[in-house]
Amino acid sequence: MEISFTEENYLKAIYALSHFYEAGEVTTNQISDRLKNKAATVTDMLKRLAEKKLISYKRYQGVKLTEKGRITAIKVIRKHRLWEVFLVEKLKFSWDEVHEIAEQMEHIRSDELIEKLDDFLGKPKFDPHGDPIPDASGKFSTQKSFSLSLANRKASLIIAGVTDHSKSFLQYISNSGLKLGDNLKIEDWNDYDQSMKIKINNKHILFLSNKAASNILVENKK
Amino acid sequence: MEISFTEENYLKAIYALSHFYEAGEVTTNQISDRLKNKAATVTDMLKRLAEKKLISYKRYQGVKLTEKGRITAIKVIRKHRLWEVFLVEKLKFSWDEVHEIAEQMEHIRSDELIEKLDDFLGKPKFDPHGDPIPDASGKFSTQKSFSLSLANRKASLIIAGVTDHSKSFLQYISNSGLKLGDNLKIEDWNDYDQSMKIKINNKHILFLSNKAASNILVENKK
DNA sequence: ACAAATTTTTAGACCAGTCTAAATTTTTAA
DNA sequence: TTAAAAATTTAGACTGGTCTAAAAATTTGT
Ligand SMILES: [Mn+2]
Ligand SMILES: [Mn+2]
Ligand SMILES: [Mn+2]
Ligand SMILES: [Mn+2]
Repeated sequence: MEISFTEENYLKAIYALSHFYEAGEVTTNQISDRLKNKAATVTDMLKRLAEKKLISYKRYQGVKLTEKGRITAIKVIRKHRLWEVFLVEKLKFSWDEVHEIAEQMEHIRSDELIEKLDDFLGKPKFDPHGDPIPDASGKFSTQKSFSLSLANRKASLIIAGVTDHSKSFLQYISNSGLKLGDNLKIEDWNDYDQSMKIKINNKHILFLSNKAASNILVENKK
Repeated sequence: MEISFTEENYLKAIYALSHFYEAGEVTTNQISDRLKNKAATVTDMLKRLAEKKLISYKRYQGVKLTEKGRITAIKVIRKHRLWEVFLVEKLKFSWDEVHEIAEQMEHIRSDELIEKLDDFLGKPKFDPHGDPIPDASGKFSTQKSFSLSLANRKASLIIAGVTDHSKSFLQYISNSGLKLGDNLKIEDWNDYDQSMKIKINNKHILFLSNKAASNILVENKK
């Protein structure tokens, strides 16, 4: 039973939404917002996905991925993130340019391709944005990262990823001289607006708003 | 104006057919045979392509690519062949496994991607089957190769490509120990069935039917 | 030259994926 | 507890791409 590009995109959206809002069930409007389709269109597609046993769906009650749907979604995510690594590591794209291209490449169908790509890239565990890449069996390496905005004052940290993938945020981060793996020390903290002053790699000083900090993932320096 | 995957496949088919049959005009049935669609389906599509000024089309008279159509077709071919090089050179696929995957990858839309890929691969001039790769401006490097079946007796040649891309032919060639760039000397020639005995790299001896030889491209050793 | 064969187009249908407008169900909150 | 608001589904329509069956145009062979 063939799964179309469009269906793959719905499964990926449902997967992401079901993790974003901790609750298990994802609503029609959430999907409609995310994919920028009308709610009526989403309802149609949900019926088709349920027909194919990729989701469980009861009228007006929201949806959940079945095991089959989950596996399919994770495979698409694996492909997306591996292609992003390829684009950045091998083709020298910057991290703000790769998402749109990976949106296309994630739909290429060939199990052999994706395993050979994984080998070629050295079986990376994280993509250029710090997102974990599921292995061939669908397992994610557990991230022990958390938001910089929740870190202890004066903490010494390592930049592990970002949660906002927009071009403007990614460019702002690069232009500020920040990249994954950098050391980061919180030097000062403003109680009024939760902005902070950080020191990067013991060299540069940078001021971050709470909004920016909330989209930076860090882990404790071990 | 967006050109769909399907439209790209039609343009590529028309391009190939117009070169295969020297005549300029390509017929509905030729396209229908090649793409394994019904003639009625092809007629529909021809109207759409004509609407978009990608082909010129007069009822019952066959079709020709416009300049715009030609450029589009060549770009798809460029992408197809570059991805084939990637799959063989970087991911270590064998030359009989890459065509189907490249059929999918050729439709990825990103000019920057294709130019970065070209750089990454070292701007190759030929794909794994010896087919020339058009450059970014659409120019093919001229091949001075010809069919082994038309070579002079006792000639000393270099294997430059193949014209049959089927898995079975490609595997037969590899299994026989032949690959692009190998030296080849015609040792013996059978007038009855045009079969030949060749020596490869001054080492192995191989018998080739006329059918096999006709699908091997060679160039003169310089 | 013209009837038969072949090629091509037209007509009408279907599916996937989308939309708008209207109907229905669920949720909210007075 | 019930009316209003919000969310969701249904109904009906459209496009791109495909098909089969039938009609029309072209080509072929005697
Ligand atoms: Mn996608
Ligand atoms: Mn990513
Ligand atoms: Mn194609
Ligand atoms: Mn090729």
